Amino acid sequence: MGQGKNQYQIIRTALHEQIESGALKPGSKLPSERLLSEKFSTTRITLRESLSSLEADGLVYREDRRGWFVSPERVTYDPTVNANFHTIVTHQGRVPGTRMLHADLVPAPTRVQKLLQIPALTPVYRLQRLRSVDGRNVLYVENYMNPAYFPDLLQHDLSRSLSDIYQEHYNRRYARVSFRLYPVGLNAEASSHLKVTTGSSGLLVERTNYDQSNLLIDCDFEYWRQDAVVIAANTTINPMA
Amino acid sequence: MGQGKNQYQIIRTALHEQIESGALKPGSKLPSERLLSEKFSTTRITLRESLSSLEADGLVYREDRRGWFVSPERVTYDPTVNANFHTIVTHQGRVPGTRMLHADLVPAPTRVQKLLQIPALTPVYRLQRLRSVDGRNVLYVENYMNPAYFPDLLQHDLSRSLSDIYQEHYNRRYARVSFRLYPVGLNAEASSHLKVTTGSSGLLVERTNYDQSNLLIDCDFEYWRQDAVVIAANTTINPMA
DNA sequence: GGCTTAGTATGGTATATACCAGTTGAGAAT
DNA sequence: ATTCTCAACTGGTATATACCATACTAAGCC
Repeated sequence: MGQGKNQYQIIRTALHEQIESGALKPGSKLPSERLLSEKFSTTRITLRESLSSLEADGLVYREDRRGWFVSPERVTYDPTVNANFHTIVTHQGRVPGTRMLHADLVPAPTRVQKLLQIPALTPVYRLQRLRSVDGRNVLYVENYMNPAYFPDLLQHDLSRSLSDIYQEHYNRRYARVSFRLYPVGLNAEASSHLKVTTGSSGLLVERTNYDQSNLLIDCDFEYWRQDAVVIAANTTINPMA
Repeated sequence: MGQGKNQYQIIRTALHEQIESGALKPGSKLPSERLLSEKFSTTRITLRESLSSLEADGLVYREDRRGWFVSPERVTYDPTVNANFHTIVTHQGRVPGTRMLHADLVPAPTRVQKLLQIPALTPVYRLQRLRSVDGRNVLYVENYMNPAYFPDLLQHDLSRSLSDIYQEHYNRRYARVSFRLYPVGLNAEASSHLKVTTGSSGLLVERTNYDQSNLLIDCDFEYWRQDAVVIAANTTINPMA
């Protein structure tokens, strides 16, 4: 079957080798689609097929109307480890960044209502944040907290680590987590923040978190750039529920 | 930004609604690309963009040269639960199937060598299996076992559950697992078995498994149809390593 | 310096068309 | 009834071309 028969696969392989060999360095920009298609004696459409294929494997990524780039190494993310984004990224020798976009109190969206097991239209705190690695936006997060457990949350300095605020002001810490992973096409909100084309593929990690008393305290939706992360975990095997 | 401005997004939305409303039932075949593009007064290329977008969200899937279909509900898969494929799928009211493709002894591929922490070219047992839900192939698995822990493995009836064989003949059971998740374009091997186009997106779950004595006994590579599964887990939060 | 503005380059979207390569089903041959 | 053959149909790949929307740049202005 198909390694090198079709033209777009031949081009794909050629670009792949350029990346592997290090001729194209992580983070560097590829030549323009028009120039590349000319070099490979093909059309932009076919060339874009090759690029999309590489994109699906996370080897290259694009920024809307800016160009194609070679993907940097992935960050490893373990949802079961009690460490914040900053700590995890720093430990991997990378430079993390966080930008608070918005914090408010809103009626719980349907999905949040279900996850937090609260009545319809219950107000919940919502935090929207954008996180980066080495200056590249890789993660858009929406956090929803049950205000019953976090009175006056918005009064605190939300630019700090959430888990620190939980610990200091409410004496709560994450003790158990339940998460689900969906490969998705990124929605308009996430893709605009991550500067990718609407609908380009990403990874949605949906978490519900419990504190030391097994109370369901919050949930979040993490929209990752598909090529920026590898989800990993290391746990004991459990008997079936 | 982009919900309904571009034509391919309008078409996407229209098809999406047809699926949501139940006019197009899970598993049913969509009209041909040519017919659909005519109905929406557009070209096949644009229509295929809409379909690819829906495919990225796992709402539709395609079978190579057979057509496009509405995706059935996803199966939930928890890598931390000690239950075999058959049990998990049955518990969700679905009908599982397994086909043994090949079983042999091969020199460990580089990745396997690394994961199992064995010297280069150590022979390992390899099992290739294809698994289905409700008659649809959703998972291609390659299993690699360290023969030091499973002498004469191939002598046993490998159509049975692996964990049963482990337990019965070797007194070993899974106690701990480490796994990593990669969204990937499916390789030629996996895609031909899953009847998808080479390079179409899938989910690779790479597991390394330890027994009750904490011995690294095997690893496997699970190539899932991207739209067929949702990875979920439920664990305690661990301190950072 | 800092701001505005127009031009250019880039990727994003779209049309029209053609041929290739498996799948399928109907009909012929047995 | 069973098998074989072949034509029709499906999605897969490819060419050629055009225009749109945004990002960037360099020139002009204050």
